Amino acid sequence: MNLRQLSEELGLSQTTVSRALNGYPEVNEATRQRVQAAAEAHNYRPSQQAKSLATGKSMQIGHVIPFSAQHDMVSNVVFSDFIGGAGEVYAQHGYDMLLSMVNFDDEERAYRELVRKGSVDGMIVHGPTQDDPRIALLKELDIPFFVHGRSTHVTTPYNYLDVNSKSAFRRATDFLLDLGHERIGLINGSERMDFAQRRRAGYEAALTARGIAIDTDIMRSNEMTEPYGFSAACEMLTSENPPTAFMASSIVPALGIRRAIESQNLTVGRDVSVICFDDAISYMPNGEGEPIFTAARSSVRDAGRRCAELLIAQIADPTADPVSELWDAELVVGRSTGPAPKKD
Amino acid sequence: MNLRQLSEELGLSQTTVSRALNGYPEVNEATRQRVQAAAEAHNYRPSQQAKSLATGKSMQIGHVIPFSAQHDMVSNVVFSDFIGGAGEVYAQHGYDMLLSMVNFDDEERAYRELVRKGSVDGMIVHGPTQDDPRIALLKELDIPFFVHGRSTHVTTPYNYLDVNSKSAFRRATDFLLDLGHERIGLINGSERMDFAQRRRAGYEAALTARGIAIDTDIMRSNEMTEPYGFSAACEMLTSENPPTAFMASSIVPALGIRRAIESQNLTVGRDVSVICFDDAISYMPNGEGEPIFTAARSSVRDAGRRCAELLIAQIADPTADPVSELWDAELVVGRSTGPAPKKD
DNA sequence: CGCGGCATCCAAAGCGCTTTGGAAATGATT
DNA sequence: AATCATTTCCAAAGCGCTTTGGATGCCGCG
Repeated sequence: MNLRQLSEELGLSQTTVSRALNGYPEVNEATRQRVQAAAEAHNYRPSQQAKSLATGKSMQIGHVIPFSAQHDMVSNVVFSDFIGGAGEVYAQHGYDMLLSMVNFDDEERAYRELVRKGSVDGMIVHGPTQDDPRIALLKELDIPFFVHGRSTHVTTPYNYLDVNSKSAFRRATDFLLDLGHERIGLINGSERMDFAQRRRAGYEAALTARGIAIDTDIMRSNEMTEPYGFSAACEMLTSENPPTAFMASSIVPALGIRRAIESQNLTVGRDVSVICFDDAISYMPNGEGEPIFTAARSSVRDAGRRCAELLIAQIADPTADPVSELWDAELVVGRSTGPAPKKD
Repeated sequence: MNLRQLSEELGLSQTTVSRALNGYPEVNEATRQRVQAAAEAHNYRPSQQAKSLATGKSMQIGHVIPFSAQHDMVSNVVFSDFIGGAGEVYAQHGYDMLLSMVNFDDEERAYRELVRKGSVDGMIVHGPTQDDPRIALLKELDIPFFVHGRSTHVTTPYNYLDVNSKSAFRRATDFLLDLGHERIGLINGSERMDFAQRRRAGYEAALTARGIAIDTDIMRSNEMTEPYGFSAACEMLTSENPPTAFMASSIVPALGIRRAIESQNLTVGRDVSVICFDDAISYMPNGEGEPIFTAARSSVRDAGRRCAELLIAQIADPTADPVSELWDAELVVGRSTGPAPKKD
C-alpha cells in the first residue's frame, strides 16, 4: 500500500493525502480524519527512502565504530550505555541510529561514505584522540556532528560534551594524598584517548603540587579490561616499592585491581586503597546504595542523552554556533579507601 | 555531484555511467575506466535513498532494542559484543546496522514501522522469551529475520542460532557434583529470557539425576549485574545452610559472587567453588591464559558473526528453508573450582 | 452584482537512482 | 554486398514521496 493507492481509494489527490498525514493546515479537518482512518486501516507507512529522497533528510544519525582484532569501540565498556542514552533521545525525535562497523584503516572512508551516500543527517564522534583528524574531516564533509569528549590541539570550534577528567582525577588523587598515601599507582585507559591523557594530567598535577615525583614504574595505560587491571596491579604490588593506593580509569579494571589486592592477601580500603572513574554503567553499577569503590562519577548514559539532544538541535539549525559542555564528575566515597597504612 | 552531473561531464548517459560503476558487462572496459576515474575524482557516491528507492533494497539490517527505566537490552553485557560481531559481517557485505531504541511497550510498533517504512531488509531478534510474540509478528510482516537464541513453544520453523544452555549447565553442575558438592546455588539471569529457563533446566536435571532435591532457597533470577551477584551470594552464604558452590549465568554476576565470598573471608576455589557461563566478552575476558573462573564458554561475538551471515543468506534467498544451529559450549577449567570442603 | 479573499483541493515537477527496451555501430558470415 | 549477431550505448519510465503553483468554489462586502 503506497500513497498513490491510498489516495485513489480515498478519491483524493496524493497531495492532499500527504498533507493530511503530515499535519499541514490546508486540509479540511473532516478530510484529515477520513485519511487518517484509511491509513490506519491499511497500516500504511510512507516509504522512508522515498520520503528521504524527496525531503533530503534521512532521519538517521551515524555512529562509526572502528574495530580491529585487538580491541574495538563497541566493546568499550562505556559505549553501549552511551548509545543507549542517545538512542532514547533519537527515538523521541523520530531518528534512528545507524551503526557502521569498520576496520581501523577504513575509518575515514566510512565517514565519507555515510555522508556522501546521504545515509545520515548527523554524526557522533566517539573516543576522540588528541588532534583527532575526524573533526576536520567532518567539517570538510559539511555535516552536523557532535563529539563525545574533546580533542586537544584542535583549535577550530566544534560541538562537544566532555567530563572534566583532569579536575576529577586531580581531586581524587588529592583525596588519597589527604589520607596520607604517597605512593599511588595509576592504571589508566589507553592513552591514545584524549580523556586518558587528561586523567593522567590531573593525577600528575596533584602529585606535583605536593612535591611527589612522577614515577612511571607505577603508571600503566591500556584498554580497560578486568585482566589488565589485575595484572597491572599484581606487578606493582609485588614490586620492591609497592603503591598503597590505586587510581583506575574505569570500574572494570578496578575489579581486576581488587582481585589482585585480594590475591596478595591484602584488604581493599585498609591495606590498599582504590579509586576509580565510575561511568555509572548500568550492568556494572558501583554497588547499590553505598558505593563499592570510592569514585569520580559521571553517567555516560546521561552524556549520550545530552549529546543526542544537542546534535539534533544542531541538525535543526546548522547555522547555530558550536556548543560545548564540560561536566564535573562527582566524588562519591565508598569503602575502597582509607588512611595510608603506617610504615614499618 | 549526482549521477546526472557526472554523466553530463563525461558525455555519457546516466545508464552507462550507472552500469559502469555497478560492474555490468555491457560497457566498454575503456569507458568503465574513464567513468571510474571521474567518479573517484569527484568523490561521487550514489545516494543511498535513491538507490534504495529504485532497487527496493535498503541495505540495512534492523535491531530493535527495548529499554525501560529498570533495564534494557543494549546494556545487557552480551549485546555489544554480539553487534560487534554482526557489524563486522554486515560491513563485509555492504550492509549497515540500524538500531532502534524503543520503550518496552512500543516494541511491536517499532518492528512494524521499520519494516513498513522499508528501512530494513532483515532483522535480528535479541533475547527471545518463551513463546516470543516477535517471531509470529515478523512472519506476518514477511521479512527475513534471525533469532539469537530460541523460543520455547514456538512450533513453526524459524531461523535461529543458540547455544545449548541446558547441556552446558547440566555438564557444569555435574562437574561440581563430581567434586563432591551437594549444595549448589544458582544465580541465574532473568527467567523472562528463554536461555535462563534452559540453564535452570540443565542445573535441575543434574541435581535430580543424583537424587538431590531442588531448593529454591538457593536459586535466584535477575538481570546479570555485579551487585546482583554480590547480594544474592551474600544472602546464601550467610544463611543457615549455605551452598559450597555457585553456578552463575554470566561472568558479571560471578565477579559479584567472588566479592561476596571474599567479604565472608572465604576463598574462592577452596571454600566455595564458582562456575559461570562465559560469553567471552572482549573487555571482560575470563582471564588471560588460565581462566579466572571455571566456565562454560561460548563466544557471543562469534554468534553475532554467524547470525549475520545466515541472515544475509536468507535475505539473498528468501525462499530458502529456515536454518538453525545449536552450538555446544566448552567447559574450561580454571581456579575457581575445587573439591567440596569436608563437613565438620 | 461583481470582486477580492479564503478554504480546500489538485496536477505535475522534481528528488537521484536503476532498468527496460531499443538504437547505432561494429565485426563476422555468407 | 547484404545479412546477422555482438558490442556498446541511450532515452525514458519508473521507484514513492514532497512541494510548488495554481484551480475551484464559496463567502462576505461595497
